[in-house]
Amino acid sequence: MPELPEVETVCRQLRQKIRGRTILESWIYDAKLEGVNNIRRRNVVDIERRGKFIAVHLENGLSIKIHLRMTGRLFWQECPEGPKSSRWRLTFDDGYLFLVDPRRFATVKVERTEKGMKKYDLLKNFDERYFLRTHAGRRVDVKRLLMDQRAIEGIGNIYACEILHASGISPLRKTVTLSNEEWRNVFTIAKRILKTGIEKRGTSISDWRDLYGRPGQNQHELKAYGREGKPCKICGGEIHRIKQGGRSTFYCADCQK
DNA sequence: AGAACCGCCTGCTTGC
DNA sequence: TGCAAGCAGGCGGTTC
Repeated sequence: MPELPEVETVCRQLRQKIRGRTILESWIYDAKLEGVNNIRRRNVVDIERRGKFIAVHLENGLSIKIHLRMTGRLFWQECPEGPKSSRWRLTFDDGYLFLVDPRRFATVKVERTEKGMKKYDLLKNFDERYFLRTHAGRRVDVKRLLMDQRAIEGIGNIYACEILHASGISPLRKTVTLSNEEWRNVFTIAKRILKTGIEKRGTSISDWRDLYGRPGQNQHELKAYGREGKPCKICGGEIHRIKQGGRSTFYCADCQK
């Protein structure tokens, strides 16, 4: 599923491909996406990642905000015929941008371009002190807090598991039990893991592909997620799978305390 | 107020 | 073999 590294990957590719170009046509295949109007003949000023959102800034002070949710992908191709499960298509003078989404969870909205930047993104201007002041005292499982977009933007299930595994912290710990030092260690490790994810162009364990349909390479870096019953790559213990809030968590009970 | 739960969706896997 | 049930999960809305 697209998380921060996957969204960043596609944003960088989009910036290369459509910045400064004009949207010639917008075509909606899925009625759920109706309301994507007022973008025809508009020039693309820039592309920006905001958490897991892709913001395509237009010249008229509006932005297209895309959220890929679970199975959404953006594809560039020169052929006007979209792949299976195409939901939306933008036409440019040298090709087409498709939103492909089998599960139909992805959302597209046109709204006023946001000014300023939130301080919840670990790879932008993350405000550690604000985080510790606002969220560190909560009584929610630490893994669920890592995935709470109001606290930290961009982390989903896969990277939350990887970050906690590398940090040696049990996903079941309550947020309030972590010391500031432990939190700072989590931030440092999280930044490293997310940056690696971007360098590897994302994690393609199921159906993630980049703008040109190529799989990423970060799945080879995973040490916890999807490794139920296999030995922990840090201590040799066994990776367990549990449910937290309806989502699978993979962790090592021996070295994650 | 904060934490937990539910519904949205479809393709793939599992089980009889 | 074929069909149905089970499962996957981000997020907004609702409930506890």
